[in-house]
Amino acid sequence: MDHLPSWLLTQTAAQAHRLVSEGFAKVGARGYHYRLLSSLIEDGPASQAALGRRTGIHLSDMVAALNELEAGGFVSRALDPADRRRNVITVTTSGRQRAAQLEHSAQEVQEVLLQPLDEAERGQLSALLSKLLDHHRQGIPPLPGDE
Amino acid sequence: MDHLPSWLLTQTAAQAHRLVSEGFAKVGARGYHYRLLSSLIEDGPASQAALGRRTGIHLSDMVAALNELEAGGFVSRALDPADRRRNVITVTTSGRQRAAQLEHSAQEVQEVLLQPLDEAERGQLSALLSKLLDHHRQGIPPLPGDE
DNA sequence: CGTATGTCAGGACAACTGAGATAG
DNA sequence: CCTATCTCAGTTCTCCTGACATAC
Repeated sequence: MDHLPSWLLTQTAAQAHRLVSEGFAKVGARGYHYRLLSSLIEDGPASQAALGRRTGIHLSDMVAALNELEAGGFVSRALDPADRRRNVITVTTSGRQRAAQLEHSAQEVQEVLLQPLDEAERGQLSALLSKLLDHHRQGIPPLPGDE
Repeated sequence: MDHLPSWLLTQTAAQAHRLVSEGFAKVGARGYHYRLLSSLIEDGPASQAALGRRTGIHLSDMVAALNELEAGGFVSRALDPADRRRNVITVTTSGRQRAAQLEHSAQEVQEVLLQPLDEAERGQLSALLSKLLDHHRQGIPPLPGDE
């Protein structure tokens, strides 16, 4: 059982998830918040559907996550005048501070997580995981009108 | 965000988990069943508490998982005459067949999961993950009377 | 018309917490 | 008495399905 790569992956990820969640929980946040704020800062405002495609978060989970971020004053929802189905989500100044806080928390965790690996090994790990991830999330090409 | 190792880990693990779960779901099983049957076959009969330490499954989840396995006739529960608090869990013949079935399903998935990696890379990945896992699950040394 | 968007209700899985009853 | 074992109820997080109203 210890030999199955899928087992090693999910178990190590469980440890990582626990560490990250604990860090976020200290400041009342969770993973979705970090993902959404990061995406909004890196790639700009977007509709909820577009955000879902960028972050891999389902639309049905998006609503609650954005409600939480909006309640904290970290993002704002505004009706898109060009397409009245859409909510345009924008980060607030407070949201950028929040993102920096979560980024810091996440970075601290990386060090704890990767402690037994040296620099070369860390690079190897990231490269291998990226290769797997790129391969498996194909089939969801970005749609026109999103980015 | 794509640069955080914890992110790469949890996302890749989510893909792996999805693939494995789909395979198991086809035959009406889930991950806990595979873990428990494998542990019982590799390391022999054990109490529920000892099984929990071996597999990392919480005692509170153990009950339901073993109920499911027992309902399928894959394991048997027997009171330990030497310590009447304990249930000794044993694999049945049918349980060994079940384990073989799940093992086969899991092996198929590994190939799909690791497809983009060559043999050397697969070895690297397993080695790196094992190193991380060993490091992070220290602090739970096996107790006497378990083995 | 069909499709995209946002919302809501809910399930599955794994990991976890806490409380209680019983036996060592 | 204290601890270990088993059971049960319930929570969190992420991922996912289905349904619905609305707007394009």
